[in-house]
Amino acid sequence: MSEITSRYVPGEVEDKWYQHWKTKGYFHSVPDERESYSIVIPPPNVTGVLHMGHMLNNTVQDMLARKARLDGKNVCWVPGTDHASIATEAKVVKMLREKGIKKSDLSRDEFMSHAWEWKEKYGGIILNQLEKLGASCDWERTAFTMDKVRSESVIQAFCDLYEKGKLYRDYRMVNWDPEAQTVLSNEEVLYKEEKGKLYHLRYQIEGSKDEYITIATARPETIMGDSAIAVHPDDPRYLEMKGKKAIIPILNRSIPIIFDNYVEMDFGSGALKVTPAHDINDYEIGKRHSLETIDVLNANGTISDAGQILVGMDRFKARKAIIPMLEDIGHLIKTEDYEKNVGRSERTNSIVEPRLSLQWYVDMKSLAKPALDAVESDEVEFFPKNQKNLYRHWMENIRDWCVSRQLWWGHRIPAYYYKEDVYVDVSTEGAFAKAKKDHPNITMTDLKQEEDVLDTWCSSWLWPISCFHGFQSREELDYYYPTAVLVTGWDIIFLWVARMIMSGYEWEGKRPFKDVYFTGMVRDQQRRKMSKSLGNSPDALKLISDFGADGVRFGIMSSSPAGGDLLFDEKLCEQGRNFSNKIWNALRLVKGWEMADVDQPVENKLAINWITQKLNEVVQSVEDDFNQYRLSEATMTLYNFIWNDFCSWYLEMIKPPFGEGIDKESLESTIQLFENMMIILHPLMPFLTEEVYHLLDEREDGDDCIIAQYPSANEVDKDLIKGVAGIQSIIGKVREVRASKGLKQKEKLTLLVESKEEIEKIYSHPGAIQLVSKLAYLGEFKDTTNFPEEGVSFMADNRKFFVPLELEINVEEEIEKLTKEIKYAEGFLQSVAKKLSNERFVNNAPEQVVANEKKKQSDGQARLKILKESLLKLQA
RNA sequence: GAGGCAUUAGCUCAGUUGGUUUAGAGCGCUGCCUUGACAGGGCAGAGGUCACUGGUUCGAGUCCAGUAUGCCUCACCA
Repeated sequence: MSEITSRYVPGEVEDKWYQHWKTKGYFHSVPDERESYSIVIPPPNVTGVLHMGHMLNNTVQDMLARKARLDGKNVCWVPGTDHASIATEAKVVKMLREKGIKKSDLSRDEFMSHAWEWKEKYGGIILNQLEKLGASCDWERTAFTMDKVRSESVIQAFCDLYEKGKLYRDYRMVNWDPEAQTVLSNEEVLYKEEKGKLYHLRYQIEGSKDEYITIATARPETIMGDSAIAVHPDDPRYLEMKGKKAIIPILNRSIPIIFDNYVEMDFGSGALKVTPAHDINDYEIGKRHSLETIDVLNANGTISDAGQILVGMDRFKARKAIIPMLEDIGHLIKTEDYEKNVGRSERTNSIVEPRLSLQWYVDMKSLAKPALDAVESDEVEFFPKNQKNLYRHWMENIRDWCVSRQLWWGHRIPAYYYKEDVYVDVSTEGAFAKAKKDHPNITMTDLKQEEDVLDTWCSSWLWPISCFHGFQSREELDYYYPTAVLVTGWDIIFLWVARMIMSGYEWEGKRPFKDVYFTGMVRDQQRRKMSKSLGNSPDALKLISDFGADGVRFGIMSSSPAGGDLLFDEKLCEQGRNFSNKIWNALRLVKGWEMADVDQPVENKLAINWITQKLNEVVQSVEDDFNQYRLSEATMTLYNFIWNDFCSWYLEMIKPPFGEGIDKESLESTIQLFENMMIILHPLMPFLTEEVYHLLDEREDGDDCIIAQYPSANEVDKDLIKGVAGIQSIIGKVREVRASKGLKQKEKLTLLVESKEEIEKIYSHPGAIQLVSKLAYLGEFKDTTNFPEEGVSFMADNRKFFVPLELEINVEEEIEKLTKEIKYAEGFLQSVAKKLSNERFVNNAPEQVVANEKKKQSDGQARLKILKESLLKLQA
């Protein structure tokens, strides 16, 4: 035993086994005759580093993958990263700026080579970090959304959609990120209430001396873009304004006063300045009234030449600057505080600007139907179920997807323009050939390829197909597709779960995965989302080095039901570490036993039978939990079984007396059990279990826990389990007597039971008496009709027991205890009697239920009788 | 504004088609325990009228309606 340390030290163990698994190729999959179990990783950002959310997400995937592997399936977990257009481009631009290089000074190709350089250097750190967590990904298949296979897929998909008429180009109001200088989809804009101001400005009525109309605006810097003032047609205040015009202050340009139902009379002044180029609603009004659209902002958020004043100034500086100007000429009436819902770019956090521009769109309505049906019918099953509501709501109100992004880092849209014509093709040559048909005289240089790239999600939504080269060949796809499960956060249900399902039906006519497991958000103790800015996110790698990967995995899984938030606390990891240590020490104990040439004690036989049944029970329940993705329950089931049943009960049951050896059969059974226990725990705690598995026994090359055979769920002998539960309750009661009377373990007690018949009930499991005697530290255990005067009685398993004691008994205390128990028993009986005295219950309830109530009654009565007798005796 | 989800022990959560001894777990808490696998431990204990009000039912933590509180999604008013 001396060679095994008293504490489990995870560090070396983890590196050692991870390397071993990799070397042995256990993570690598090739199609064969076995059933496939494939998972594609939700690709993390190349710019990312491992955080709590990844740890949760990937621990779940690894647990599922390892379980499936143990079940004998051909597991293929494909890792990878996505290129994250906006985030990465922003990082690269920043890096270049620090080196004194401006993006605008670079050609597209030059920029791309810098970006690739950056990606090679920093991208993929996160994948290495996943190894520390124990992720059993098939690293030979590592994919990247911009590698050759994935790029081809994206381009092909684009062309295919175009051919099918599901793609179009349109001039629309979009969400513009002035910092990244690109369009954002609705899903990439985050809204939050922010403090702002509402400015009341007066516009003079044209042709009048001192007649004004006052509007309220949050964006005075856009007055240069005004093309009308709108009021509600029923607003009595403004009826006489019909046909009149107002003059924009400072600019002195006149604009019409129009009437539109959109305006709310009781907001602000009831008059709205209409700036069609800078507000989605104003744009709609502008269309209805054929107003001029004056774009007063540049792409970078500064005032454009069209603004005439403050040209070149940033939009927020301009807002500050224009206020005194308006004030000076007396046109600022008042300023009020105002809570405004402000949209910010998810990536750059800059305030999103509504902007009119020409973009590419996917017609989502044509794609949505099969994807909605699939989830409604559970062909794609959601865990937890309630996410279906969210999904349905979005799908039924779906909007077209703007897929173009004004960036360079990404897949350049394969659209080529010649004058007014558009040619879409996977290759420049193909597009040229198409163009040539219409315009026989054009040359290659006349054809201009679209400058924009595709939204990153255009890659992600193809992931389950593209990871298996589905756009290139069927070979692997037919084997691995559909994948088994997608594990992801509910926050990106629209960004990619929905779209993956759409693409699955669009190109494969089949679901991309059978199940979707939604993880919750990782939050801190105050339920705040973990974020960099709050600084409440623990360092993932430090956690692993502090508690071991297994400890962290345990901590994450033990408190994380599907869809439920994980309120993270280091204590959870500590619990995991302690659990590792507990198992470790159980190993030390078992390995410390010397085999002795003795017969197997009868209680050992009972103990082994019992723990075997308990294991059966656990295997069944864990199986069930996995099927329903109740992973945190599986975690707790394993924890309780190993800690309580195995360590606290079983090992104590069969532990040989100090200094003595153990019989061969018991030792071998125990090792066998221990081994099975490690296998079922392996998906949760892979490193520790592999280490223990190898320390338990000499293993041949290739006999590893990771690929061992998962124990089958045998039938459970419930009677035996119930019998031993009875034994345990007797032991518990004796311990309670000891604890309450301050008796030490060394003092052997005598335990009496009233009748022979009853003791025989206990005997009905051979070894029962011995077990009680051993674990309750009894000197004697016998039946008698004659209880001595001095001692304590208790009820266990509906029988009366008595521990004779020489010491002074606090009679009052005992009476109080008994009275309490009697009161409970009476209350219990009353509730049962109430049911049984109800005719309708007896007549209507199933026989089984009534019979059970009757048994409850007779048991309760028997118990009450004994308790009352004991009380009488004490009071005598 | 539209819709959804939740409310069970101090905290975080189970409680599967209504019935299995008047509710379970983990953590935390309290008491006792130092030579023996483990103090990163052992044994025992306390702690809940299942948010509230009605209803359906022989029977409700579980089903229905309403109320309150909290959370979320979508859409949004300058």
